[in-house]
Amino acid sequence: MTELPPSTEQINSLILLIEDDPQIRRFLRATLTSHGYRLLEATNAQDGLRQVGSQHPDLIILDLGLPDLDGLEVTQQLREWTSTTIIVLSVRDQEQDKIAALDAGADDYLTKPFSTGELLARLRVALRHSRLAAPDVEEPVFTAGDLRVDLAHRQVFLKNNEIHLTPIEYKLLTILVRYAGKVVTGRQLLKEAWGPTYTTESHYVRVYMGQLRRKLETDPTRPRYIITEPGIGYRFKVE
Amino acid sequence: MTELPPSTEQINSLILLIEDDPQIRRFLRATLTSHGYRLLEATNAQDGLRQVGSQHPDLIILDLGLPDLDGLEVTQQLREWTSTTIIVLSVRDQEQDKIAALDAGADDYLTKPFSTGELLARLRVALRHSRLAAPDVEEPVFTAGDLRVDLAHRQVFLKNNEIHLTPIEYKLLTILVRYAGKVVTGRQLLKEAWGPTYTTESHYVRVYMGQLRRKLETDPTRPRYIITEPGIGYRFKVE
DNA sequence: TTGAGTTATCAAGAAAGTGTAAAGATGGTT
DNA sequence: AACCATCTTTACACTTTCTTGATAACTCAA
Repeated sequence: MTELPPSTEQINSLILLIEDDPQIRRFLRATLTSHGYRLLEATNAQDGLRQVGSQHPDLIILDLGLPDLDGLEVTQQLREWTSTTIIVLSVRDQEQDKIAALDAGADDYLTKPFSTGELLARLRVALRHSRLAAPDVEEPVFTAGDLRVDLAHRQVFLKNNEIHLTPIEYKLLTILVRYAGKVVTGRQLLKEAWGPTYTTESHYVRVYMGQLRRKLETDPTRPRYIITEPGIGYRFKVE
Repeated sequence: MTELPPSTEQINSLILLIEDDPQIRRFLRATLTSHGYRLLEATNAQDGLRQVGSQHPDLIILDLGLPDLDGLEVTQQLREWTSTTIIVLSVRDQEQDKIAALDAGADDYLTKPFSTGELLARLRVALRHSRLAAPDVEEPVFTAGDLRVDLAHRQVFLKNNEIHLTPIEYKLLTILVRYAGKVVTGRQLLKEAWGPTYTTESHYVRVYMGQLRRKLETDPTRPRYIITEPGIGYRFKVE
């Protein structure tokens, strides 16, 4: 096998392996470390997600069949705040599974059993990309006034005090923040937070915007962050 | 997670297909164009390389088995000056071929016969990447005198002070601005802002033009921006 | 100058949209 | 089974926007 010599960026690349099968884990550990990669390991989705947030790996190898959470779900959750390369491993060779994973945000998909050489080659491709694409190692944290939204850790702070938000509250806030400064229609919020079948339940949005304001605004009747655009929707205000 | 806004870049993406087999070419032509991609075709490496230089496609689908030049060679030549995504198609399923192609600079590798759905999914992955890498596009902002209309943020400023407009007011202003310098008839304004069933209510337009002037003009009786063209309609004045 | 048709202004009532509290429903946990 | 957090649903008060009619001002041609 004519492998290329480990290049300098490979040597320093940090890879997170999320895989529950001890045998595959052992095998990949040997392969990857012997090729000069630094390795982190997680045996379940929960721990994997946590480590992505805390360790910031350069690349994620994700087994689709984890015990605690579906791999698709993991991919989607990651893609809400990071664009770190995800290579999916799976025993499923069905076209539908591949398409679903790739469209959920995965960057590559390999079917088990895979060839080691191909995995390493695809790893090199991915790392080549991420080096070109991301010279900035900026933390995905959104800040505005006293408010801080840490997308990686799913935490919201107001003057350094953590604010607890329910899943829907948080989801709505991240949507507003993603379009910061722009108006988001109630319809769009419903579609993104509840799904496309809820687009008529416009009162949901009002209830939750009220709750968000109660938690985030000093004076909910005179909001600084979440501005209503009557007849249109809501906007996260930026200076 | 719901998908991001229907990516206009996908619809308009230009793909160069370098493939000598007429049958596969015909098949891919049908598949790709029916999915909204714009397509260029080359039947040999020579022509393919030429077209990359002259047409600047967003993505290249490259058959490895071309008559005049080896696909590896093509990849290497391209990588000397461009980082345009290359997806390789090949009948060769050998690990060595894949590794060689990927290390030569290809971004993905599919073995014939490949599944259409997977190809399309991997296409979406590649285009997603190139979109992230692309620099931000300028947001559309209309300016005239002290007035600034920020279409992307749905905001209107007068000497840097934000002016609040109701939905209809804003709608009418954007119509006028869209036809800046040209006369827009009352009928047309009614049709665009209220809908085709209101085209007789010419009264509405007068009321709202008055409101707009009150908000935007320093002296509403001597308008600088919104000019009445008696007997015809209104015109947004440009110098 | 006069008068008919068009345009501008104003303000009140109607309609639509929004904010808020709180009760009921749901689902998971102990 | 009782608890808890969260989500859903309802009801009502409130705000903003839209519609409408009355009236004044203007334009242009006879």
